[in-house]
Amino acid sequence: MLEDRRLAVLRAIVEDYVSTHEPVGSKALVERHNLGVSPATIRNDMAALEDEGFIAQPHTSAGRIPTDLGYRMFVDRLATVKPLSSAERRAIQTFLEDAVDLDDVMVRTVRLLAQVTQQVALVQYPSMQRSSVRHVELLGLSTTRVMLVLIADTGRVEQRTIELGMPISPEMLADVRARLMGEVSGKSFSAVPEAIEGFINHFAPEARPLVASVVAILLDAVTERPDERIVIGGTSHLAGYGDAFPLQIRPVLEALEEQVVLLRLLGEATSPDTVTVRIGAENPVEGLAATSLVTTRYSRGDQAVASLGIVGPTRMDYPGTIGAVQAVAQYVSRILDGQ
Amino acid sequence: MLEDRRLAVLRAIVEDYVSTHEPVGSKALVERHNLGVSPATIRNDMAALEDEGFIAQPHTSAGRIPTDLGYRMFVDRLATVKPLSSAERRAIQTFLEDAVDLDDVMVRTVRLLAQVTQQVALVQYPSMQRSSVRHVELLGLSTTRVMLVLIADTGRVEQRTIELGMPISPEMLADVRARLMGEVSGKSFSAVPEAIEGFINHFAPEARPLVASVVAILLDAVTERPDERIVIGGTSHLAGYGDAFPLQIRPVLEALEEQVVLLRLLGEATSPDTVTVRIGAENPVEGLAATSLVTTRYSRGDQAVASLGIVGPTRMDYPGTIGAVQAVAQYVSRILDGQ
DNA sequence: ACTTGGCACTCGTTTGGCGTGAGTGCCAGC
DNA sequence: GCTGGCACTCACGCCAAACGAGTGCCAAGT
Repeated sequence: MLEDRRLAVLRAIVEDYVSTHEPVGSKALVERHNLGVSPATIRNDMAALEDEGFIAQPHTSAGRIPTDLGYRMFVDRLATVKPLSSAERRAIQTFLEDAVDLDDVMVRTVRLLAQVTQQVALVQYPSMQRSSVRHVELLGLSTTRVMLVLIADTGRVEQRTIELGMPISPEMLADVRARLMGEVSGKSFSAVPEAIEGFINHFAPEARPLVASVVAILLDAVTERPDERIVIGGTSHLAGYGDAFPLQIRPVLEALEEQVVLLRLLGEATSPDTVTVRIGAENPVEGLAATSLVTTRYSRGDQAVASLGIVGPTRMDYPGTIGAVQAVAQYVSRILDGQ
Repeated sequence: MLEDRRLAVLRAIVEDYVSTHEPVGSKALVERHNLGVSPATIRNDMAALEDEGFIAQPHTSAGRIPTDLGYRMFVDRLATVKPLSSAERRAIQTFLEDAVDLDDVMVRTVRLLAQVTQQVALVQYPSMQRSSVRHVELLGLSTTRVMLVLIADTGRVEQRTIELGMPISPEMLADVRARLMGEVSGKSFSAVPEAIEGFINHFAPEARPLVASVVAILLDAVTERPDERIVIGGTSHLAGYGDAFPLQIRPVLEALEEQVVLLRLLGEATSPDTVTVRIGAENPVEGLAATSLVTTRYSRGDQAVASLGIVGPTRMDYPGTIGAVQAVAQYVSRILDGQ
């Protein structure tokens, strides 16, 4: 089939370009892949592929390189996910199992992902919105200052200090703490605001200002910046793409420092079992126009809690990367379940 | 004085090179600084400075650039710390005051430092070793699993889950918690191991395995990886040093990913009121041989708790950077005191 | 209707030579 | 000890030529 061969040519171009980082010409193509036809034929196909926008030539007398659209086609129709070797899987599992707490899981995951994919890795902390309250603690720091500690079932901990402006007795503190615990324990974070509506009415009028402060901080903690943390790793992989690097690192590094931007990017990966691939300019962030994102969600139990993924140059090994991201997400989910 | 002028020349060379990033010649030097002598005289001085190892020429027909030794001399004897403008100081203060918790303080500090110095900023979390226990909490997650939460007076929180292997009653848990609290509350972390030595003997023999598990985890939390966290920011500043960049970013990014290495570097900054400057190859880490580190300690109360600083190319504005690092450390200390 | 070999053409890259100028080192004179 | 003068050195920029990888197109073959 004509169509079939054309796609085979596109696949060959993508694979060659990804491994050599150099524009690939018709002759090299027939030599490295047994396509069974002559360079001239390939040239015709290439011309057609170029017309359709899948490949382009950097200058007249050079070979072709895939366009964003070409990679898109490759990912959607030509690539088959490359699963990790069992040795790799084992290594991942044991490495993650040694984590002592949530922070440690996050740090280990990001390292792992960066190491396996040889790209910059991003891991989002489990969302507070989708998790529920495991424990609320109120600690008196002094007579007028209190610390609120909020522990989610994902293991995430939030803390806030509260300046009350007036003294509070230990008994009072214990009382507030106990009742608060009764109201919100086990509730999902998003349900907390509703749960503590009217909470202050249970207290004597003179105590209400105190309680109001506490409630305000609690609300702040559950709603204000619920997903804010992202761990990044493997940034050094940005530097070494070939000797000359068409990939400008500056804008990428800048984008990576914008937590808000990253959160939006990670947030857009939707279904938990699918890996989302965003290629080059498909990407809404300017600084990342020359990079691709491979992201997916991980879960705890049957709840998708947050996303993780990698960012790298558009010319990356998609099959391998997708496989790795998928596998890591799987293992993280498993580990979180166990905790 | 001959000696005096030579040093003035060195200072001028450093200043010019830092601002232009180009080798500076004798003629340009007399034009930009009013040294009151002719280029030929400067040339003699330069030759002498070169003999002494303070400056070097990249190639025969070029101007001079300072060597590491030259910068060293500049920093030690020629530079006067450039204090921040009062507007800057105010901005720092208000920005830090808005922090809601320790994590937030760290993140804000690192951003601030990166922004003010236009370099890569490093901030170490307050050391657990030097801080003391504000609170210990034991939460039953299930009948056989417990979470230990440890809160330091610096605001830092450590958490660990414990698989007991046998069920524990809520009363028992509360009892252990209360007694533990009695033993370690207010103690410095380094004193905790001693304080809970023999702790399990206060319990009935059949309860001891449970208590032993808890104690083991607590010991692990206070001793195991006490200073492990460092926040990094402003890495994008690495990219844009001039158009052509003699500074290889790859090794720097790699070094920045090695927490252990960074901790060693930050740890070596000694006294709290001094800013330590390590220039180029003085630096024990290979990847950072082309960079300088400007670090200092910050404190909480009168206790130095951790370090912060920046890393940038050897050709940096030392007076300004030193001033900024010093000021930020001061303000962080002040904020921590208030919490 | 495809495929193929041939061939002219394009254009980025490399190579080598040359001129320019910034900057130096040295020296003789003040 | 400072200064002006002078010869010398090289990195850099420029230009032209040679090179060659790769293309597009065409006419012939299957």
